[in-house]
Amino acid sequence: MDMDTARLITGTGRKPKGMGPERREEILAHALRLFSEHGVHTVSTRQIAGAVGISQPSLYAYFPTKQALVEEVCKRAFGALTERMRAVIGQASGRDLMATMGRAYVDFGLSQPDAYRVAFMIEVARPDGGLAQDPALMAGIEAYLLHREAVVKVMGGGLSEEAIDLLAQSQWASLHGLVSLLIARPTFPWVDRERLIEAHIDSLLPPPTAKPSRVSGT
Amino acid sequence: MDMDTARLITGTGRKPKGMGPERREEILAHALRLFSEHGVHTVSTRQIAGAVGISQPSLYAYFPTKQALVEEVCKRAFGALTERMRAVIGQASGRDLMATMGRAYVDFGLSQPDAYRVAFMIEVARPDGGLAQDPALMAGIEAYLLHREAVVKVMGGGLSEEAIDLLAQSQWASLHGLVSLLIARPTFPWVDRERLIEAHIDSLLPPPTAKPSRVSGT
Amino acid sequence: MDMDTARLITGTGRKPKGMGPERREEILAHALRLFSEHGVHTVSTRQIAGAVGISQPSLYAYFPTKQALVEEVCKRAFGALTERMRAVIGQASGRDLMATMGRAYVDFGLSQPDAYRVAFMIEVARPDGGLAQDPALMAGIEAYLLHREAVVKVMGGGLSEEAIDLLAQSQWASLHGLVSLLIARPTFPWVDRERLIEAHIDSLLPPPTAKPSRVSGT
Amino acid sequence: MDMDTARLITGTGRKPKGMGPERREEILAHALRLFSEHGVHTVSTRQIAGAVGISQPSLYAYFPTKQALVEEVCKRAFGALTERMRAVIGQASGRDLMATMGRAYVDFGLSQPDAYRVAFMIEVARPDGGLAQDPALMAGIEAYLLHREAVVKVMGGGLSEEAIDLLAQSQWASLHGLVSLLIARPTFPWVDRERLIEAHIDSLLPPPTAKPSRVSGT
DNA sequence: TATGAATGAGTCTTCATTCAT
DNA sequence: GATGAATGAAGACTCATTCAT
Repeated sequence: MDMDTARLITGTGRKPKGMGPERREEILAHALRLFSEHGVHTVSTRQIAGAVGISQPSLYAYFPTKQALVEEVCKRAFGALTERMRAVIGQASGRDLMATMGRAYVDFGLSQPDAYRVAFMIEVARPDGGLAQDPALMAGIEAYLLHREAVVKVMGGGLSEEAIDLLAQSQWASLHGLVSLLIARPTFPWVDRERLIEAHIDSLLPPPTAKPSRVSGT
Repeated sequence: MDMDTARLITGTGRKPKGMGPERREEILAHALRLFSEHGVHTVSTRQIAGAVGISQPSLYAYFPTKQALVEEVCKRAFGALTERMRAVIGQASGRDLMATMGRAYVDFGLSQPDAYRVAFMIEVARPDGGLAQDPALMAGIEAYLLHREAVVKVMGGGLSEEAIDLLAQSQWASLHGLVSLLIARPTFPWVDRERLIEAHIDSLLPPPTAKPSRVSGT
Repeated sequence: MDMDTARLITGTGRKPKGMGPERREEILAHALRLFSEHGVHTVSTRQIAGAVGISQPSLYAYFPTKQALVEEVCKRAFGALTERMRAVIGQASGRDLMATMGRAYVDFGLSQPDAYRVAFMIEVARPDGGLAQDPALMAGIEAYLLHREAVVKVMGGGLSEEAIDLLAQSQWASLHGLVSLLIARPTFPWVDRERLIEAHIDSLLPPPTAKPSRVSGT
Repeated sequence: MDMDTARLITGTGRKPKGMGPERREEILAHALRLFSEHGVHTVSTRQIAGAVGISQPSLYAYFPTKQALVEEVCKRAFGALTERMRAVIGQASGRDLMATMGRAYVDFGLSQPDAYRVAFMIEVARPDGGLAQDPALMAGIEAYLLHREAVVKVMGGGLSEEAIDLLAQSQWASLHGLVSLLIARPTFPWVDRERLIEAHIDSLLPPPTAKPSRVSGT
């Protein structure tokens, strides 16, 4: 009795829906959700397979390893953030651009905590026992460069390359701090979230140097 | 070969060294290091015991549970931070106090990345599969309150309770963002670390220029 | 030597034999035997798996927990007893019914000492450190009710509900005492087992001599 | 620094009370209680030591092994039963003696369920993997012989040796059944316990052959 | 004598992964 | 391409026991 015959007899029903690439996407989506809900370490391949509705070994048709799946999820998450940033970078200019970018960043993190958590806050595998060369942030340099670009647009040409990086990194860190804490410690007695975000974004740029009204200074 | 013979040969003897409280401290130190290097989930009690040089069950003479060990490590880490902050809060005033506090915070995080990581960045147990109610940040409220106190001292009495919290939380988030990113992604192409920190701390408070209040500025 | 090579040499292959439900039954059978031979507490899942010829984790494909396995074994044991009793309750009447039932009970216990031991004599889990609320006897109430039914048939309608229970419980206890002692202490210098059983069952009902009241009989 | 000096300095307080034999008794008493409350397998030497107020290793000064402790506890329990039976065997004669003995047996079991459980119902160690040559029941033959003696007294000389054993063993089994079930399954919907015991004991002997009422016969 | 400290062997259970079909 | 079944390795934790003091 050959394999196909056996299958016909036993009637082991396959899951006909969305094989191939769609199935892969489905897996990634469920994994993203589960990872950020319960943490990468807590979620087992069995759970992922169960959520997708396939068998555990079937995962291995799409990803050679759990680690590979995790990394792909991270890359996707970063991709989503980059996309969001790219979408807004042309929508404003001057100080407004900074506010817009900051808002986009925060909104992304809070509206997709799953993705953000996976991208920035997750303990990734550390193969050799040291700190990891985390593929996620490495891929995230692209997102950083977008942010840096926005800084250039906002600050005009008067800054050195290093000054630009300095500002961009400081701002990035500031934004990340807010988003990560809001996500990670939702039970902390935060002030009104909306006001906090607004104030935080406002503080990203120093107030316009010249007193714009009334008495002018330099 | 009976057991005694085997013991003589392999030399599996008791380890009389450092009993009692010192042993406990030793365990905590190794656990702190391992947790921050590899993550709480990845480090097993076996590994901790191995690092300390004792057997796995011996851990349980000092901590009833891995979770208890983790929590103690967290408490210590937070305690160290609070101590550091308390130490500096009286050493400066005005804007300098803010810089001093910020510097203390960042220094703590960078000089004790293990502790910081454990205290702020670690995935703690999630009881119901939801977000964790972790003892760490809850205990960390004490540290926050110290920071808030500093804000009050710096800003004087002109701010409402809410405004104080707003500023304090935004600053805290900003500091956390910098420290956590520097710790978590050391391989990112950061600008000069010292300048970045300085600039970041400087940006915590708006520049002292003109008092914008009362007299309106746009 | 890599893993594959090692596997070829040691021959650690899969064990395709008897999958699915048969495997489950096989596990139950071995567990029943081992539990009754050595006691539930003494038998480890490793031992059960070893007896069945599968790996320890494979057990968990069939039973989520050792406790679940124990409970299934108990349920089966009780089910077998109930079945046996139900089979004979219609086969006799009058005093004969009592003897038949008693005989069925004793035969069950002695011919399936494993099951009987598991059902009646085993220390089950004690949730609060107190006496156990074990699922076994609770499920065994069904068997008791069958016995009670037989008592009703035998004694006719002249007894109050309470008198019926009184008699049924006393008889049940008596039967249990014999079976459990014969099983538990086989090395005791018992008299001829067959005669003992017969006499014991005979003693369950008072001799039919004269009906002490009303109409005198033989 | 010698040992005694060290002890004086560290002040490791010994427990001065009842050393030697009293201490041994204390251990046995606590063990009996714990074993019957939680089961032999569930109670650890640590728990016993803790209950007694001594250190775990100190147990090994009195009993070479947990098993030895268990066996001693069993022997004591049987001793207590034998004592009780011996105490009542001279207090009655004829049918009353049987009732008195039965009552003593049941009372012993119910008033000292700890001892009874340990003596009769406990899973003892089965060293070779088979059914145990349980030291408890073996020691309990003495108690059986007392019961047998009572049967002789009650039934007069008209019975063969074998008939005596037959009756004695059947009765013993009957009593054991009641006691063990009452102890083991206290939550079963038993009828009034007192009536049940009385009826059960009454049924141990066949009713006096002659109709006792009204017309006397001998 | 008694103990604090320690331990090897064992408990149940879960995991990522692989095999044969 | 998919799966049911299985597994080695590891997880946290407990136990009876022993050693040096």
